[in-house]
Amino acid sequence: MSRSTGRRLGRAGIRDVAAAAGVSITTVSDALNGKGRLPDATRSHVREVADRLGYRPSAAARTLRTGKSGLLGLTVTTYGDEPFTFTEFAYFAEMARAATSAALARGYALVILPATSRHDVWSNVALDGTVVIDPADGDPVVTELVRHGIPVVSDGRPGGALPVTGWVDNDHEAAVLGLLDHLADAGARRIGLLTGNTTDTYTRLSTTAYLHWCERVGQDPVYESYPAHDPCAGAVAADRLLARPDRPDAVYGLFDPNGTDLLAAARRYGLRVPEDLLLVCCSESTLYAATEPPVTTLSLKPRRIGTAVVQILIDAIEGLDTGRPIEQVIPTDLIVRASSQRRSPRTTVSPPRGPTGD
Amino acid sequence: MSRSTGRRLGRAGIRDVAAAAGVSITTVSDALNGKGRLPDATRSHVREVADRLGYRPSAAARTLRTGKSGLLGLTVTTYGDEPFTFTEFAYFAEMARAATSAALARGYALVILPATSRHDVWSNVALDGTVVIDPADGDPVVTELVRHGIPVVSDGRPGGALPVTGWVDNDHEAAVLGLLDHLADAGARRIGLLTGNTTDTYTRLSTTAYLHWCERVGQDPVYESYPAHDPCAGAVAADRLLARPDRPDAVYGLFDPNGTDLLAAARRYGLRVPEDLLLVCCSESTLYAATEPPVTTLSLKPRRIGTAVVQILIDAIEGLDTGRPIEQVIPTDLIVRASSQRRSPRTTVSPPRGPTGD
DNA sequence: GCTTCGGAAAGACACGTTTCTGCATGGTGA
DNA sequence: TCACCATGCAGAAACGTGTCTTTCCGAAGC
Repeated sequence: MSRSTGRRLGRAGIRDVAAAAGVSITTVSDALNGKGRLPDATRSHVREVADRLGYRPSAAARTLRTGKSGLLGLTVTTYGDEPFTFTEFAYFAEMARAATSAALARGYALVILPATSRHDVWSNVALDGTVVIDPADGDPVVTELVRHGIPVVSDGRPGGALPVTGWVDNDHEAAVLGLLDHLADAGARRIGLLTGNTTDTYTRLSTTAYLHWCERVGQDPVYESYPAHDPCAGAVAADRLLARPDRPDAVYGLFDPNGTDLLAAARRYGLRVPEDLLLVCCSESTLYAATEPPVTTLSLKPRRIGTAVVQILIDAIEGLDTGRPIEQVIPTDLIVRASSQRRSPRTTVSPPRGPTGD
Repeated sequence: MSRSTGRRLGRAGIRDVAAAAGVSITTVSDALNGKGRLPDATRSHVREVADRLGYRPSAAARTLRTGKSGLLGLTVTTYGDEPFTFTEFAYFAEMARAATSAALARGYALVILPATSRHDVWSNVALDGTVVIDPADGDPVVTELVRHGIPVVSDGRPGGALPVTGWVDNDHEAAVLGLLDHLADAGARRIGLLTGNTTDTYTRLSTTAYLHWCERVGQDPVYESYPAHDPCAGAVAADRLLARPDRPDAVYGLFDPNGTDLLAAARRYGLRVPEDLLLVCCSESTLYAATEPPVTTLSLKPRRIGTAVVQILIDAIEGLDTGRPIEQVIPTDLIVRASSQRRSPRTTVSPPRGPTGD
């Protein structure tokens, strides 16, 4: 059987296009990729024939030949056994969405990969680079990746001297300090903290910033920590915090659900917000604009982070040395609502939520 | 220069392993993949050498040879220009998470792809199959995929005779009818609907079910429709609905943010929920358990849908004919809270939210 | 008139696997 | 002893591209 007829099953290959157009494989490749020196007549002719045959170049063959796959890994390594926690916190969803957008705009696609270094999945996909969200100290996945020469850019400062290509992060210390000052300005005398017991940099930096602030203003730290990946533990810890003899009159919750957890706990203890208890939590959810009362939130700007991470990563992959810094600090945004304002200017009517912007 | 020394740059290939272990390439491949007939001694020896060299098989080469990439596309084609709407609705985040989990458990990874058929991205990745969320009628992306012989399984019944491999969906008619009956049982005399003006099957089926119900019970339909992808339009439409002369005394909102939109609108008009206005919205967000009052939600069970979609797709890819049906209907779940109960049994204390389960 | 030069296209190889086929070898039954 | 089979392994052909090198041919330069 001849080659051209034998290839009838399956998609058309570059050979079929060459044969149909009456040119060589080289010419087809050059015509479609805009390389080589060909007259426009040949170029358009080849393109027309390729379109007619429904020709799609094999991504696998191209990857094998060029060494570039156009795929970026996306993984989050913290918070338990689940492969990722997209839904747990709106932060991840927002960040992943922005990262995907930015990648697509530059011709790359994102592959969602598990935190565990299950070889069969990680090695079954050719990656040009990887985005790692919140790597733990000395993360094995990251070290293995860089050992194989794959660029890695992390969301969150890498701990434990991880040799990543770059990172993007907020200034968590500054954010927490500013937020605590805001609460103190609103009249808080004893500020409590709801935090996590994991070792990621976000939790660690935020907690130490809180302790530093307490030391500076001479307040005894009042905090409860719990495993952040357990959906129930947050509610329990919130309750514990408000049940203490040295009950705080203001609380900052590090994680997204803490706001509702604390609101519920306050209701149980008959504490009015913000009269008896000031409240702030770190969240990207717009629903906190509609709670009763609306809760002041700290936004980490995940959209900007996701975009920046991908830009840095692709720049590194393509070897182009833009002026863009390899390490970027994104400012946070404190969205002040009724829950952290003693003399609340408006408690009855809240305007419909506007466009999120950014 | 000799081959083995020349390959020092870049990762070790299968040839290097073969040379180092003193066997042939075939033996290495067979040993690592558990194929062929080799004594255990050779097998373990080869594996040990491969580990020592840090050998990772090239995914591109394997894909080229076997025709299987282990990659599944994930795309959502509706709701505007943004490549996807992961964050807009918790539904997508949950569904994507479940799909990713299920895929990883079977050795596949998910690639997030845009709704537009931008060739450069779609054709740059070798897909074994694709999951499509909410395809529009006659979706060009889907038709092109199946034309190239790539299995497609959709979340949501495909409209316009799309030749997909299979689909998973809820019984939206039954869900809406049951929900409206629930509101009527709670004392609603005139039920309104907040819906979208897009053509996806979810919106269409839900809306027609509402109209059928109205016809059955002899109520004039009262509804407002708006572009669901616009974050502000929902709030505006909610306001419009409650401003009508034939103001409903109960409302069902088809989309996730409708609950808070309607709560805010009700507050503006001085309507008490549930006393003056019964409320239900379709959402997966647990935050509706903590609003004031808590809002009754209809869950579409995105976790189960995401899992089922991936199972069907991978079964089709691997050609194994399990007894699993190719078209599955997942039951919905009405989570009744205070907003839809006139004689509310508990309005003051709401227990801390439990594990989401499923 | 012969060489040179440059444009246009073809040939051939390499990317790194998987896998089909085939060659030894040693043991076994007739 | 010979045919036969199971075992253990090696050779080599694909898979479908991109790209380097080479060839061909007409026109211009000396």
